Amino acid sequence: MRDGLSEKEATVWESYRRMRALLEARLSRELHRATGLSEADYEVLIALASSREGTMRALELRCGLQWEKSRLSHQLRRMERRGLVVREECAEDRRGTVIRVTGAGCRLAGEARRHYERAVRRHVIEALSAEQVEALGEISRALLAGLRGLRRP
Amino acid sequence: MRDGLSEKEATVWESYRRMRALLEARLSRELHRATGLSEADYEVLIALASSREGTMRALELRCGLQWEKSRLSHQLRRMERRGLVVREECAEDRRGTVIRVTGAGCRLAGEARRHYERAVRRHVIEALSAEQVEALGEISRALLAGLRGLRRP
DNA sequence: TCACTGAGGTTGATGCATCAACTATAATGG
DNA sequence: CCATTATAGTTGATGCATCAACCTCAGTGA
Repeated sequence: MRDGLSEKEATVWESYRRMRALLEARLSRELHRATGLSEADYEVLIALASSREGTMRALELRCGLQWEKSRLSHQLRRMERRGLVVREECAEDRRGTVIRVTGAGCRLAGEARRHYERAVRRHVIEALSAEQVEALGEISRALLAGLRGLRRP
Repeated sequence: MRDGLSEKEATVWESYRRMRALLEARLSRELHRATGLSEADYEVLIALASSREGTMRALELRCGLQWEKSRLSHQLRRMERRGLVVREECAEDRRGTVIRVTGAGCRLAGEARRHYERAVRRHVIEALSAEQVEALGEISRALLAGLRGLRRP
C-alpha cells in the first residue's frame, strides 16, 4: 500500500475514469452528430475564430492548445482538405505558417460553440451543485499545478 | 447565457479539460515507457489477470470495460500478435470467444499495476487533500449518474 | 421444424494522437 | 562571415477508437 492505492482511493479513481470516458464519448458524439466536427476540429476553429483577423501562426495555435507540432500539422491537413482552414506563408518568419479560418469554418465554429456549451451545461454544470462545480475547478487547478513543470518525458 | 456557460463555468471547464489532457498524457506515457503497454492494454490485462483461471469471455470483458465490440476485437488482435493473450473457442456458445492471458501477459500486468498505481498516487492522490479526493469521487459519481441511461446515440 | 430475429465477433475504412526522421530557415557565436 | 545549433513545420509509420457492413450461431414462435 506504500505505493499502491487504498480501496477507497481505487474506487475514486475508477469512478473518475468511467466518468471521463463516458463524458468524452457523449460530448464528442453529440458535437459530431450536430456539426460533423471532432473535438480537435472544434478547438482549432474556436481558437482561430476568436482571434482578430481569423488568422494565427501555427506556433501560436499549438502553444495555446498545447499540442505537439506534428499533431497540429496532421490536423490542419485534414481540416484544409475539408475547406475549414487554409495555410498561408508567413512573411515575418519564412519557416512559419499562418493559418486562416475560412468563412465556412467560421460559421461552423459559431454553430458548434452553441451546441457544445449547451451539452456541457446539460451534462456537467446542471448535474452538479454549485459547490461541486467550484470544487471541480479547484481540483483541476491543483492537479495541473502538479503536472506542469514536469519535463517532457 | 441561457444555454451557454458563464465566465466562471467556462473557466472551470477549461481547467478540467487541460488537467484531463495533461494527466492522461502523463499517465499513459509513464506506463508505456515503463512497460511498453498502452492504457488499453493495461485495462484488458488487469481484467484478465484478476479473473479466476486467467480467462474471460470476450463478452464479459467488453461489458466490464464498457467497450464497443469492435474496439475490443481490434485491441485483442494487436495483443494477440504481441503474445499477451490468446483467443480460444468457446464451448458453451459457439459464437463466442474465450480470451486467455498468457504467462507473459500476466507478468506484465502485475508489473504495470505497480507502476500505474504509483503514478496515480503521485500525480493525483498526493496532489489533492483528502477532502478533494473524496469530492472528486462524488463529482464523478454524480456525472456518471446523469450520463448513464442516455441511449446510445 | 424452420424461417426469422437478434446476439457475439470480425473486418475494413477513416480519423485521431504520438514518435521519429526530415527539410528549410533563423539565430548565434567565433 | 560562416559553421553550428536551434526552431517551425511536414511526413510516414503505427497504435487507438469508431462506424458500418458482414458472418455465424442461438433462440424464438408460427
